[in-house]
Amino acid sequence: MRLSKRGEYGLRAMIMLAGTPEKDASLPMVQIKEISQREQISAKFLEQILLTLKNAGLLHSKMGIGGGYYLAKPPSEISLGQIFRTLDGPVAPIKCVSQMAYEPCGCPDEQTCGLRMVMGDVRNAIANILDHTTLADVAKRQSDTRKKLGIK
Amino acid sequence: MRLSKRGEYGLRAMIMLAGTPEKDASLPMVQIKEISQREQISAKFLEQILLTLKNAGLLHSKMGIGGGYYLAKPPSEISLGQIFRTLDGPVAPIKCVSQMAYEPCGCPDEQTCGLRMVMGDVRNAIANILDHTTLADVAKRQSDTRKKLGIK
DNA sequence: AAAAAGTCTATTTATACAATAGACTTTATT
DNA sequence: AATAAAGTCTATTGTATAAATAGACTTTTT
Repeated sequence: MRLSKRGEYGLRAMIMLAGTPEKDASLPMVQIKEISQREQISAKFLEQILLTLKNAGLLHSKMGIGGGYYLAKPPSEISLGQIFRTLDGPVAPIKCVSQMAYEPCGCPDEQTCGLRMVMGDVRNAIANILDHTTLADVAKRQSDTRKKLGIK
Repeated sequence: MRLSKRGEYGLRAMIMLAGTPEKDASLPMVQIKEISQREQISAKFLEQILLTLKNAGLLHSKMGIGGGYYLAKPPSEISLGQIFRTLDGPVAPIKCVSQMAYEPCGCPDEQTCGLRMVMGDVRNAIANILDHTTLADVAKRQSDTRKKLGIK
């Protein structure tokens, strides 16, 4: 049940953006280069990922000097599910239980297929977490943990 | 978060084995050929999968005429998690949250990594379902559904 | 001895993931 | 106007994994 590198890097970048405080009442803009260095990711690969996220409407960007990326919406309105699906596709382990991209699988009878029932549960469990966790939730959880540990 | 074909076929086969009633007080033995036909799976591919499951101690087999495969333990003692891990590897979406196969991922600080926290939740949600669902549970659910629908 | 089953390992093919490359566009600054 | 610093876009390559196929071998029953 692996998360791809694209998904991992994209989620990391978005989480980082959500945790970047606004400077001087301006937008919290971050460059590809900065993210790739902080997270140890190939800049070229990240570029593609952020572009995809931009085209999906989750990021905005500004070209030219002083430009960079910033969240298209407040962190509380961007769920991890949106990011995940944009980069990794459907959450469902098997197509016949996908809500966003249903396709029949090969079983003789979907209604009574035991595998389908269980995988439906798995899909729902994953989707519940990813769709109900926003970037704001993650940022808060991180800072709460830091506080609790007395770090930084 | 896809389930591989190996995983899918293996799970289907095991579920089928769990639903096969014993005939004449003998072991409920089923041949590769029969499973592959009923489930529309390449016999050669299934062969590998069942062998893997056998080597993992989940299936037993008998060679020669009248032979075939049968569950190594009662259906109530085989969880879907065991089958899944045997065929598809760790449940965790990211290595650093795997209980069975931990490996550090690249984040600067694991303790405060937001992605890791969420993926830990996802791992637990999936593992809870797969590890607490046995083949007997699946068989029961299937037959209950059939009964409710008045099928067969 | 023959037939019907599983065993084992190697090889091939297909697909998807990960990464790299390079030419192009926009914007700010000088 | 020129230059530099950013993002844009698409194509290509490399690599790993998944999926499938192949074939020679072993065991068991009749």
